[in-house]
Amino acid sequence: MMEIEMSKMQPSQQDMDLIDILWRQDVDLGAGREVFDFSYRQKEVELRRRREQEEQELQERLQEQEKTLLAQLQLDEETGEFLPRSTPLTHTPEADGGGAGEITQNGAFAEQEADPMSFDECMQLLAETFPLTEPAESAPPCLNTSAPPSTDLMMPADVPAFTQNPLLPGSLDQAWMELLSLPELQQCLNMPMQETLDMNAFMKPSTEAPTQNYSQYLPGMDHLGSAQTEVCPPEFTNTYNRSFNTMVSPNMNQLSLNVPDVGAEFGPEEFNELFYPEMEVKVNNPPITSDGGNMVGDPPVNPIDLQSFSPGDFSSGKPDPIVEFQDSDSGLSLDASPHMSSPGKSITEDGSFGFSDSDSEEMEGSPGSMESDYNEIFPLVYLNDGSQTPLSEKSSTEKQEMKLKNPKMEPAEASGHSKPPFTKDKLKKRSEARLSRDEQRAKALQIPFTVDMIINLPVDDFNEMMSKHQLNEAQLALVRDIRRRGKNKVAAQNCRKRKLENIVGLEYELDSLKEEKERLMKEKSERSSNLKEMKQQLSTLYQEVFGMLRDENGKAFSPNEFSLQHTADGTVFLVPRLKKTLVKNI
DNA sequence: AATGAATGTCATCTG
DNA sequence: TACAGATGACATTCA
Repeated sequence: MMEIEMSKMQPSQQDMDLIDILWRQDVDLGAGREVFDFSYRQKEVELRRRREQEEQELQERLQEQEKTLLAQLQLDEETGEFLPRSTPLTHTPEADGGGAGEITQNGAFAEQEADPMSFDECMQLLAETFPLTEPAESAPPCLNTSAPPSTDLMMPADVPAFTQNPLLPGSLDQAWMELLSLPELQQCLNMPMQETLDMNAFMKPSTEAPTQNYSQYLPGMDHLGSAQTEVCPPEFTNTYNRSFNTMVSPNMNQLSLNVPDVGAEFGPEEFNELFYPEMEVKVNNPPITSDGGNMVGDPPVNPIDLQSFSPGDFSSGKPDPIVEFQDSDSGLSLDASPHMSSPGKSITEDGSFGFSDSDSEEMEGSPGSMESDYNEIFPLVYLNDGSQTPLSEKSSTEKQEMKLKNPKMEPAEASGHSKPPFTKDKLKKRSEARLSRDEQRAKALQIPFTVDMIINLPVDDFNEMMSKHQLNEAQLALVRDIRRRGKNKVAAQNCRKRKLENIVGLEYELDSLKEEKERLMKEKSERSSNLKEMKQQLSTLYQEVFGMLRDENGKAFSPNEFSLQHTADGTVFLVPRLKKTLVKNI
C-alpha cells in the first residue's frame, strides 16, 4: 500500500505497470481497484461519516421518542397491551440503567452506556477511528464471510475504555473459547445454525434495523418496537432473535462487518455485538426465561423460546401449565434440539409434555447440569425462583426487572474469576446444585410443596396434602417421581449403610473365628504334647515295673515273651505274648 | 486420562 | 393386589 501511494505521488509508466500487476493480483484475491484509490477512499470515508452522523441523530430522536412513549405507557400484565400510564414510571431509570449495565457487564463501559450521549461519543470516536482500518475490511470486494471474527478490526488502539475491558478483544478469543468449552453450550451450539443464519441475513438489511437495534439498549421498552405505541411481536422477537443469532455465532458479526456500507450498518447493536458477543450470551438469555431459575443457564435460546416469550404470552392471564412447563424448564427447551428450533413450530406442537420418568430424565441429563450452571452464573435468579412464586403471579414488569438485574450480578461474580468459567468453585457449586436437582424440577413446575414434604410426609398426610392442591398431570407425575426417588434414595442409603454394617459385622465375626481357631490349635498342640509326655512316662513306668518282675527261679521275664496289661480297676497282669496270642486264638 | 469411592436412580424382589 | 422398603446393577460425579 505504501508503495502504491508512493507511486501515486511520482507516477511513472513503470510504476503504473507495477500497480497494475499488483492490482490484478489483488483482484484475484477479491479486492477491487477502488480499494487502492486514495481519493475514492477519502470520499467514501467522508460519506460514511456523514451517514453515521445522520444515523446517530436519527437514533437519538428515536431514543427520545421511545423514552417518551415509555413514560406514557404501561404494560398490562394480563393482556400484554401497553396502556396509558396513570402513575409516573418509577422503574424506568432502574430499568434503563440496568439494561445498559447488563449489556455491558463492565463497570467502565457501563457508565458510558448508561448515558446515551456517551454512547454517541463512542460512536463518534469509532467513526473517527474506524476509517483507519476499515478500507481493507469493509471494501465491497473484501466481503468474505468465511473470515474469522476479527476483533482487532473493531478495536482501535486509541479507545482505552475498550482495551481496558478484560473481556474485550485482548481476551475475547479466550473468552469465546471458555464459553465454547461449556459442554452445555457445545450441546446447544449443535442446533442448526442455518435458520438463524438465514434469519439474521434477512433481517440485517432491514431498514428497521437501527430502531430494533436501539431497542436493545432500552430493555425496559424493547417490546415497544420502534416508535409505535402498540406491541409488535415480530419486532419484539426479532430483537431477541437478533441478539441470539449474534450470540450464537461470532461469524455473524463478521457478516455484518463486511457489509459494504459500514457506516449505515454499524448500528448500536453491531457495536454491541462486536464488542460484547460473550456478554450477550449471558445477558440475553435470562430475560427469555419466564422462570429464571431454570432457563437461566441455557445459552442457546432457540427461536421457540423467543417466540414463547412474545407478547402473546403476556396476554394470557392464565398461563397454560404446558407452556409454563416448556417455558420454565430449560431441559425441555434445550432438549428440544434442532428440530424444535424452528420458529414455525409451536411450543406444544410435539404434544408430548408429559412428565413421566423417562421424560423427566430426558430433560434431566444435560439440561440438569445446565440448570446448575445457570444457578452458578445467576445465583440471584435461582434465589428469586426459590421463592416459589407462581409464574402467573409474577408480573411481566417483575420479570423484566429480573431480566435487568440478574445479569448484572454476573459481572460481579465474573470479576472474582478472571479466568472462569470452569473453576473449582463452580464445580463445588455444581455439586451443591446437584443435590437439589429434584428441587429444581419442582420449582420448574411450580410445585407448591417442598421436596422434603413430598418425600418425608407419611402416606396419609401426603395424600391429604396432594388432595388440597389442584395439580396438573405433569406436576403429579413429578411429585410422585420426587417422592419415589426420595424414598428410594433414603432406602439406598440405608441399604448401603446396612451393607457396610454387615460387612463390618462379618469382618468382626471373621476375626473372632480366627482367634478361636488359633486358641483351639494352641490347645490341641498343648494336649498333644501332654499326651506325648504321658506316653513317655507310661513307657518308663512300664519298663520299670517289667524290669522288677522275676519268675520262680529269680530270673527276669523276657519282654519278647511277656507283656504287662492292666485292667480298669488298676490290677496288673503279666501275660505271655505267645500265650496271649494263643489265648486269643483260642 | 485412568481410577475408585460416593451417590443417585431404576428395575426387580420381598414382606 | 397394592404398596413400601430392600437390594442389585448401572450411571454419574468428583477427588
